[in-house]
Amino acid sequence: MLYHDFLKEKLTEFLDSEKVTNKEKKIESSDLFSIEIPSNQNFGDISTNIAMVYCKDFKISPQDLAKKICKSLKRINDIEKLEIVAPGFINIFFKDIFWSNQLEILMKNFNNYKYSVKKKKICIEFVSANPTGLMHIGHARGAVLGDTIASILEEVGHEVAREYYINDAGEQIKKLMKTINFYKEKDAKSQNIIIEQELYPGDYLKLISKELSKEKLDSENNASVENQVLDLIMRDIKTDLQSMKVNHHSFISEKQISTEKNINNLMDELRNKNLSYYGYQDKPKSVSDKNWKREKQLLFKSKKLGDDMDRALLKPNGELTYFMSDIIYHQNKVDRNYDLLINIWGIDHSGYVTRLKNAINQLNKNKSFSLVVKLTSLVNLLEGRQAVKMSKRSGNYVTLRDVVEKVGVDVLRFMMISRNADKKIDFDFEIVKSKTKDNPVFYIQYAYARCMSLINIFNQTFNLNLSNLNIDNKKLSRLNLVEEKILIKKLCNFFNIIISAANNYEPHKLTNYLFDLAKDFHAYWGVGRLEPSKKIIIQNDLEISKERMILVFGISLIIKKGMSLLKISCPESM
RNA sequence: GGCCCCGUAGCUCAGCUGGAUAGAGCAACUGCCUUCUAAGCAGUAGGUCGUACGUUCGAAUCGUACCGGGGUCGCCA
Repeated sequence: MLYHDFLKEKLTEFLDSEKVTNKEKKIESSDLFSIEIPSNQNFGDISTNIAMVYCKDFKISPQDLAKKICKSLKRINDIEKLEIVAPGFINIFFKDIFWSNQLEILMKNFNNYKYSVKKKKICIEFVSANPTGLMHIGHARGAVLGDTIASILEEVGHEVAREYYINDAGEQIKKLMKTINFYKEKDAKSQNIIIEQELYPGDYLKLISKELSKEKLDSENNASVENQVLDLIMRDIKTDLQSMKVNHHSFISEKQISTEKNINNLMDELRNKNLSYYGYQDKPKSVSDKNWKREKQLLFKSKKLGDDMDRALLKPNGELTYFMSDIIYHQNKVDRNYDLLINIWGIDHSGYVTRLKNAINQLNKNKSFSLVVKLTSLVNLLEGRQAVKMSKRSGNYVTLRDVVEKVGVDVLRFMMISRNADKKIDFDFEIVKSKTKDNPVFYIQYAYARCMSLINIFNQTFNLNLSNLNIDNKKLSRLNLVEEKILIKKLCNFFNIIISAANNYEPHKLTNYLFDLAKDFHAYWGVGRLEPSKKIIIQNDLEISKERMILVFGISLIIKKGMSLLKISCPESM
């Protein structure tokens, strides 16, 4: 077992055995205490706060509990030294052989490691860009984040469905068709362009209108023209998603899901649960203009659930609001019996979260599921620290395909997830294209390429094939350098990082880990330059070279595995 | 004005499910290319963790208030 699972088991055993003797106290989850590699080496190889966490349950001081625990841990052979430090930390020092064994264990179990995670059925909805134009860099953030979260959740064993909700109904589609029709007629009569406020700007829709097939236009069947337009735009969106290696399992159409039956069912449910009524909305605080009219419409009783006001379900003319159709969609997801629904939304939808959660929770009080909304902050495009100029008014913004073409998918993906979703990203073309340490993608890829280079040199020097060596039966005993121990610990921590990234829906934990690992590896490489005895490949010492190469091989495996979860390439040489 | 997010080194950020002396990268300064890829390594310097109270054995982390920055606030999505 790897150290974390091993110690967790031992410590939980201790707690369980004490539970029998201390009947009055029931000890619950074993996830409350930490098992971590401290940054300060004086605090041991591994440190735990278990005594401080459980001392109250045992009704003794943390130090006394720590003594009891240490007594039980002493039976473990590989432990060299145990220290109790105020106010109650237990610091564990292992013999060197323990870490060598850990590396062996890691290598043997690498491809079939079992995450101790309770399997869930999860639906993650992301991108869901409106089919009214091409995607931009903001969409890319949600796309890559959602895609990567999904991959990580799958990695730890969950069942994940990736969905795209197509908003192919409502006002913006009317506006879209108005724009298309404008270009159509304009072409026919070859009139001068009159910029209308009610149209989508930009050249893109002009091009789409030209692509429309003659037959359908001639038929003058509005519905079929609309479908054709939507198909053309979705085709482009899907192409862009593919260029980023973003995959969805299903595309759910708002039009198709908002059937009369679904609408009526929902309205019945809302009425039966006393969640809706026909009434008048309060005048919104931000509204100052004269166009505001008091009109009767179907409202959701969200005010009593902590919202500012009751929210509209139907427009006064009876059409669905976006809120209503979103409830229908989310109810549909709930009815498909997911344990967890994840939505990736842009930060501009933040005000909408409470509303939707209220509605869905009220409608499904008897069901156990959770809805998590992850909001992504803005992405600023920079060119050498200067903001890239974008004109929203003209519709001529930097499209996602421009960005992919300019920097490539690897860098784009990495940058989009390398920091917490709630932080803004400065996406600087100059940095992102650089091939230096400024650019973390290259730094990690370079580490991998160095590993590969070492493997080649090793094979040539000793006329062997590292990948054919019987690593499973190799006993490691000479990996005693500080740098080697640091690397082994880091490698053994890989699966914990994945679990943490999965539980928190935070892929940046993985990108940070990979960067740190690359850094530690480059440092390891560097010591060989200062002291020839610390080189990885020693010409006249096959045994130590082999052991060090097994470590290098392990590093390369972890980097490759991590990068493949992120869908970022690892070139063999650079 | 209401609600949401952010405030950690000069800059960009980790750390936030409470733990020990708060960490990286960039920028600055100093070393290392007869080399296992210098696309790299080693070192120096840099901090009232926005402010103030509170909870606790212990707070960057939790709570409250305030300050500063951003987002959002019809029936758009």
